Amino acid sequence: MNSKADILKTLGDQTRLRVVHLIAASRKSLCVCEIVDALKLPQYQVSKCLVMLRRAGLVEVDRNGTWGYYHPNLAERANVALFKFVMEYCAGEPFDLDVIALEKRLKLREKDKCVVGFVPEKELLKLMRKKGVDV
Amino acid sequence: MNSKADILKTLGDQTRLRVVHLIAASRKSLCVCEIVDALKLPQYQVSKCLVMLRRAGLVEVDRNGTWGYYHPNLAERANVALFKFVMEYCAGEPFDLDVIALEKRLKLREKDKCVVGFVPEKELLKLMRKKGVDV
DNA sequence: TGCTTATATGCTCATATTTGCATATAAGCT
DNA sequence: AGCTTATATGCAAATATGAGCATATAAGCA
Repeated sequence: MNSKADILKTLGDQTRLRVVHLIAASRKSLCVCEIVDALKLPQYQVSKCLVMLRRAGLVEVDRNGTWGYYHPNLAERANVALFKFVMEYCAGEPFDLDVIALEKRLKLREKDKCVVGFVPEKELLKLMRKKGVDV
Repeated sequence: MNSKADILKTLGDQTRLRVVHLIAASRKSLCVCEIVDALKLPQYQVSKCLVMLRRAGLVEVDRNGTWGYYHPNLAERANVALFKFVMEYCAGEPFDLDVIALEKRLKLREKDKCVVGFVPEKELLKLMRKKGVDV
């Protein structure tokens, strides 16, 4: 079982806090590659964060083939207050910039599903134009 | 400066979380020995926790001779939400038991000031009777 | 001055955590 | 079957942390 202190410890790391905040802030389940692109972090770092967040009971994953969609675990009742707090406490930089980057990246979705993998920032604009999405 | 993640990391330890919760839950500034007695922890552990909590900007101390009285640092605006969350999140054991033990211990105060030092649990009841405090 | 008491701190060891890289897994596609 | 892609994981080195104990500081008081 995870003690409250252990859960807070899981939040007590810049990378994990950014990931958890992004997942909490987004109203959608997020694909790993979307998180990677929004946070501009190495894929393995995000993946490891997600494992820890899952073990801490903070997020859950829906798997769809090799793709994984992460969302807050609100079945755990105590998490409701926790995510509310995280959202409030993490207002401001750099967390809000992450959300902005995510929103941009989410425009590449089709039928609200992620259809591209890792997209380096340089190519993001190109891809968006190609898709006819407003930048 | 303390990042939000660093502050959460400071909370991410059972001992520190108990200390911070006790200070947040109490409506008074707490003397170190009162915290030690309520939590039944070694004095050096509590002292070290308090240093860390102070460095994290979570608590402040008023010193009165050798005695130190700790209280939440609410001057830091973000802490208001944080303490509110901690109180809500830490409802239940063992945190509420700590508060009960503290309330008992606070009955030894005179004019709302701590007047005794470390009191091992066995002697607490004896002292209370001697003082004519209702147990 | 010297004793007691409240609190803080230095030190050491065991253990945990972080970071980065390379690689594994496993699904979809040709 | 073989290639590509999305995601996860194992490992090793560097670093950080927590527990415990002894001791320091510094104030009040005999």
